[in-house]
This record gives sequence, structure tokens and C-alpha cells, in this order.
Amino acid sequence: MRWEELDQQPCSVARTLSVIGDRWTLMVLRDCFLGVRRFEEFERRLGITRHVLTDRLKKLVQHGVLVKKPYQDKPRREEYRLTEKGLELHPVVMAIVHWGDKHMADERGAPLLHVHKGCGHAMSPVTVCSHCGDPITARDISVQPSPKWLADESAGASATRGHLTKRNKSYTKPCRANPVQ
Amino acid sequence: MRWEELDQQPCSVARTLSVIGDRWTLMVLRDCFLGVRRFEEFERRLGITRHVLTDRLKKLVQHGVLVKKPYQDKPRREEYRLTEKGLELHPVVMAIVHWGDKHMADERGAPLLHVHKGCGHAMSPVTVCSHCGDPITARDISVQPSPKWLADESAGASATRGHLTKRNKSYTKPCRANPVQ
DNA sequence: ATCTAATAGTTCCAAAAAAGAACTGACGCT
DNA sequence: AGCGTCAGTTCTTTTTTGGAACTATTAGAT
Repeated sequence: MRWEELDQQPCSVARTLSVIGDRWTLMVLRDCFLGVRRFEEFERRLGITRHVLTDRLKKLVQHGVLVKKPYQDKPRREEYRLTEKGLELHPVVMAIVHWGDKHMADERGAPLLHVHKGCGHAMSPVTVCSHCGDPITARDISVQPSPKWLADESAGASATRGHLTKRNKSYTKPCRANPVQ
Repeated sequence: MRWEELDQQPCSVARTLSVIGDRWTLMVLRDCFLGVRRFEEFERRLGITRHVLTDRLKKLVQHGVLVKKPYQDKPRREEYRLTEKGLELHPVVMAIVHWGDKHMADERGAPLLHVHKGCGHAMSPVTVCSHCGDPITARDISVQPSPKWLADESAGASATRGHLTKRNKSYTKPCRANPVQ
């Protein structure tokens, strides 16, 4: 399957990755969350090639994750800022940082501290259940197809067909399988 | 900069992405969390080429995210399972799913529901502060270099040098900049 | 008036990675 | 003997990156 077909899939992971699931895109977003806004600063900090940076910024703008706004005229210069939609990727970035702090740090530990302005303490992100507020791990969650999708499926939905190869016939249903462990 | 140099950087995002920041790797992990364990099932579900799948599984095993264990002899067959380290990527995957459910879903909404076994309700992941337990957004967090890293830096640490190009001189310090917004 | 610097790109070529399909090898079943 | 399963490997073509140089617009210095 080609990468551009990913967003066709009935899976929120696949669809999200069609926007941010790229080698460089998440590094660009990391810098956005650290306040970087300008082309050359992204380039300097990341060591990304200008060609690829141009492409990734353009895609993020197309998807509404960043907006390009002028910060001066004569000569016209533009910078890139996170939109609300972009800011909502913060949990993704925080989860990635936290895993890296725990599993990829050297003897010096985490390079950066995250301070919660509300309570004033260095914090790490904890994922909790939106219903009961308890912390969750992979083993606490079971997955089931949404009723709406099941209804559509039994009604013979075919909207998501058409991109299937001979080998691959499983994409008309939401991606599911047996639970973890 | 080349991609393989990413894990050299003093940034937990970069280091984590050196393991999972690949087009296909996160899709493989999604399937792992859905209970997929076998080579051909990954291939069938993802439409990934066998060559790339072999490579990604090997890398995930090298990084200790998956383990390969035999499930039969004669002929020997092996399957891939998440380790504890791998299971701890769950918050990353959940954050990605949640963003996709909110921003990339079509009129049918989220394809899958996540049920918290503890309380029995469909849930979405909420990121809270490990210290005070309040939900956080990007604007609630400020970032600062860790004291340990600052100490090392002023002591003239040079362990992370050596991969820098002429253009790119900023990697001896933890990646930081101005706060968001 | 010319030279240099800054910013945000574009263009070009070579190298690396991915897509797509066929092939391998160990075995089990009929 | 022939077919099927599984977990890969090999091969060729296409796409994407890396790396470096070039462009356009303006400000300020010589």
C-alpha cells in the first residue's frame, strides 16, 4: 500500500499518521511546541534539508495543523504557528517525550523538564480514563468496533472500498483483532 | 542530518522517533496493540511490503519493543509480542487515536471504541499532571532544561558533539526555545 | 553604485528507501 | 508428487532524501 492511501483507512491511527507519521514531521512539531516559527530556525535546529522542510511545512498547513502568517512586509516574511488543531497534538508529543525520558535517556536523565504552570511542579504526563479518571495502561483497555460502524457495515457500506489490492481485503471493516495479551 | 543520527540528540522526542518515528513502525505497533503477532497477519492487514515489514520488526526487536518467540517447532515459527517497554508505548498510540477520532473522522465518527475494563465505560485518553492530577494542554506547560544537563554543560560536556555539520551547531544543548504562544 | 547579509524558498543530481512481484526452504496434508 | 502455510529473501523499478548550489527581495554598509 502506498502511504497516500493511509488516510482512506477506517482507522484513526492510520489517518493521524497520514498527517504526522513522517520521519521529519514530528520533529518539526516538537520544535513548534518549543516556540520555533521560522523556516531557517527549523532548518538550523533540525538539520533537515530545505526541500523536505518546505514540503512538510506545506503539508502541515494544508492539514490545518500550522498556519502561515506574515510577520513583516518588505520583504514579505512568513512564519508558521500551531493552530488549535495543532496544539491538540500536545498529548502525542508529551507521550513520546515521556517514553523517551524513561527508555532512551542516558545517565544524565531527561534533557528537559516540563513544569505545570498550574501547580508549579515538574511533571510527567499521565494518561487517565475520561470517564472515571483512573490511570490506564494497555492492559486496562479493550477495543470494540463502534456501533455506528457496525450498522453501516451490515447495511453494506462500500465507501471505503476501491483502494484494495488482491492481497489485502481487510480494510472495509474497522481495524480490530484480539485484545492485547 | 541523517535519520540514524537522531538518537544521538539530547532530545527525548528525537530518541523516541529513532525507534518508532517511521512511516510503518507505528502502524505495526497499532496492530500489536490489537493483538496481531504473526508476520503474515501484519502483512495482510497493513498492505506493507514483506521487505519493509521484516526490517521494521527486526528493528523493534533490537530496541526491545517486541520480542520474537517461537510458538511451534517443525517447522519453527516465531511470533512477535510487545514487551513491557513496548506496552508503555500505549499512551502514544492512544493519543494518536484520540486526535484522529477528533480531527480525521468522517461522518461515522471513530471506528473503534476503547472500553476501560476498570469502570466499564467507553473512554478517551486524558493527559493529566503527574503531580496535581489536573488535565493539561500545551499552554499549561513550560519547558526548562534539566539542572543535571545544565551542570554537565557548564562543565564542558562534549559527549554529544561530533555529528554536527557546519550549518548545525545547536545540538550540544538540550533542545529548547521560547515557550508556546 | 556595489557589496554583503538575512530570509524563505527552488533547482539539480546522486544516494537511499520503498513498492511490487517472484522466489526459497522447511514442513504438513492428501 | 503436488499443494498449502509461514517467514522470510531476492530482484527490479519508482519514489523520496540528502546535499549543495542558486534565486528573489530588501536593508544596511563601503
